[in-house]
Amino acid sequence: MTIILLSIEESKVGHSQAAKAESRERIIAEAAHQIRRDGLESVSVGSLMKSVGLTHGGFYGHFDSRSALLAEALQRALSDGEARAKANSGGGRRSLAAIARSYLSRAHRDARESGCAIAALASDVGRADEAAREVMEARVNAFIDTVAATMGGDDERAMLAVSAMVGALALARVITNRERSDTLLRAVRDHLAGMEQEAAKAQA
Amino acid sequence: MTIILLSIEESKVGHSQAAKAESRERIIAEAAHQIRRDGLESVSVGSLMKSVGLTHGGFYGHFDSRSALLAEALQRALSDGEARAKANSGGGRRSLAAIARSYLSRAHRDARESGCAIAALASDVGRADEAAREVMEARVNAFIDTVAATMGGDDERAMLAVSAMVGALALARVITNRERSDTLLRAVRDHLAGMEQEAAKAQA
DNA sequence: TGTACATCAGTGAACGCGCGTTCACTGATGTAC
DNA sequence: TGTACATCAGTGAACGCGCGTTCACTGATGTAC
Repeated sequence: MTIILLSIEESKVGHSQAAKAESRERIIAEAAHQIRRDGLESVSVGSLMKSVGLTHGGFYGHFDSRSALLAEALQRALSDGEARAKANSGGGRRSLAAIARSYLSRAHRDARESGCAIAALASDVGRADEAAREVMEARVNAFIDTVAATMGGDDERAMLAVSAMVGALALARVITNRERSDTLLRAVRDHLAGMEQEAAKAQA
Repeated sequence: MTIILLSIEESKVGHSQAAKAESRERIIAEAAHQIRRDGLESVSVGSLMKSVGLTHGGFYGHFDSRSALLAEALQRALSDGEARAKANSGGGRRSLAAIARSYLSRAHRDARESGCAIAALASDVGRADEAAREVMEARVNAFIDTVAATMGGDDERAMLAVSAMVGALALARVITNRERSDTLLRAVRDHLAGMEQEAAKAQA
């Protein structure tokens, strides 16, 4: 499924093969943003193609159906979020405190469309078909593993931390009172940092 | 906004005033279930009225618009969940461990339509209009208060606990592997119980 | 290198469908006498 | 208590609209010579 984009810069806005690959890429990227901003069901073929600068008819040259695109967009949204997290870590393994600091930042709360798809779509995917749930499940497990690695492999403690981060981010987006929302983020951030220290003590 | 239902038992399936109040009640109750099962946007006027045993045209005798009904259904879904939690507590104040035991039960995970609307709809409401977010916000704050009361009024610790419970329930519904989902619920439940004991120690 | 042709990415009209909403109507309810 | 009439909860046809999808077409791209 890897798509190699050759010399996109050189491709004109026309009908070349490179342009097609680029179009497909932009459709998926745009859809991955839209589902995080407005939900899985918010994507319509017409408006999606328009926002990519194309007309609706061309959509079916790229995807079999709207729901096939949605499946790819969900995958993309999830790996976007993961890529973003990895970029924040600068490559090395981070502490839970560092993970929580960026995950539970105001910037992340206010950037649904480019942030973690788990928090943005957990409720939605919880009621989606099995295929969609499996896709997100894999990312949830990966997230738990990453967090567990910061706490000596304590999987169950990591489950608490991940649940708290996902829940707090989702709730922070519900709360209209900004101060209250900020407080929620900070409280969960601080308590997770404390928990990490306890885990370190318990191990020593 | 209180509706007094007089002698519903006596009302025939007809056109009486009592029957109208009963119809309205059933529409809201059914919508409150549907939004938790299938999301805020899943409710259509036609299918909703059909599932209540009426025809679509009658809907507008009860509500100004679909979105007005949705607003009431969200309120109802949220208070349903709260009422259910209160019923579980048997009236008295419960420990956090007891709250977590029922909130993070497999039964609750598997009963989206009658369970906590916060977990069922957090992602959805996070992207909804301000009115909807305010409605859920009030319930989130009430939940935090209830949990804080079990831990000597420690609001911030309660924020962690509530975030973890809401997140864990939403994630448990995403995870298709039942054992893994059960483990997640149990892990978060156990760690919250442990946290409560620490809070008690810290206070003593 | 230049020309002729096949390919195919993207266009836009058209489709059938389900949606939210309106409205003239029906007939049971409830009231006035 | 019984009758005549007004009310109004619920019906179902009809509406305009946006949706996902199809398809004949266009014209730039890429290839064969």
